[in-house]
Amino acid sequence: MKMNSHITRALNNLKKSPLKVTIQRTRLIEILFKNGDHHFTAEDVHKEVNKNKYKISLATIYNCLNQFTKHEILKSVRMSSDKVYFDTNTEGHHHFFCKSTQKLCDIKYSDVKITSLPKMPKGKKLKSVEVVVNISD
Amino acid sequence: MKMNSHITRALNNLKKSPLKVTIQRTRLIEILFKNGDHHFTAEDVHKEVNKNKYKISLATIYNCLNQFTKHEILKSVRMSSDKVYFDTNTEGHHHFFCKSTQKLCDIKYSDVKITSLPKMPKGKKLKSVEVVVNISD
DNA sequence: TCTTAAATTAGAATAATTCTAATTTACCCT
DNA sequence: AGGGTAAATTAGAATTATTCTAATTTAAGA
Repeated sequence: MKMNSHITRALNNLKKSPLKVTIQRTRLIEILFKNGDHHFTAEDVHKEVNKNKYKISLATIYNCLNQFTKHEILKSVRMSSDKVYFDTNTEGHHHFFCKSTQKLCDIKYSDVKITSLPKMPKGKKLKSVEVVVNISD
Repeated sequence: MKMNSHITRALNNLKKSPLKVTIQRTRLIEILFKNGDHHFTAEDVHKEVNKNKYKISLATIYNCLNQFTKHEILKSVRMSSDKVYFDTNTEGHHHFFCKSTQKLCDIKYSDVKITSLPKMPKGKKLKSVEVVVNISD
């Protein structure tokens, strides 16, 4: 397994965290960080890991990814997923989302001003911009 | 069932759409648009509907909400849900999300400038602001 | 080395949603 | 108005992503 700075940094973060350094965690970090920044689901990781001869169970992958996220070795984004909220307001608008109450609340487009956006990846067209302002009690 | 302008407008949208006007769809619109309670999940609607004596099956509620969304009688937001993408980039950042490929791509914080936000609902603290730029081929 | 809390695991459980296939219904066409 | 047909409804099964359970194993400090 070829080392690189992303891997060593992540392994270091693991050592500094209160998490135990197990072979599963070490191998996961080696795989996840071996080629720069990228995004993946737990299922993606499970497929990738189990191409190799040392298998890691799906439950462990979930546990590790969640622990890594809690200890800031990874970040997680929830998106395009399965829990859907419907909204009788069909105007374009943004949302407050309260983590404590799990409730949504509308923000009018005109209440948010975005004055710069990056250029689109080539060949892609802009569809919409969604702003979620996460709040809590 | 008391009428109001939201209900009549939504019923009108239903009539103008290619969707058939069934009693289930009519009743759903009457319930969804009768008050300012704007966000709900399919399960919320199912509970609300089946307090009454005319039941509507959960499958129909899902079908109708999805059809309504497709025909712009409702809007839907996917959020705080169950499909999680992990990211080896632990810096704060925003995302491109490509609807065609279902792939994520990072946007640096510094590439997005937000110059105004609404004031927080009272008693709530700002946690974070997430911008998703939806794109497609 | 011993101890023990933490980690791993297979498989069951859960939750949100979609699919299936049988039945019923809306509404266009005479 | 009646008939045909594509669309809609339904119960229940299937699917998907994830978490839980409970038994076993392991890391790492005393």
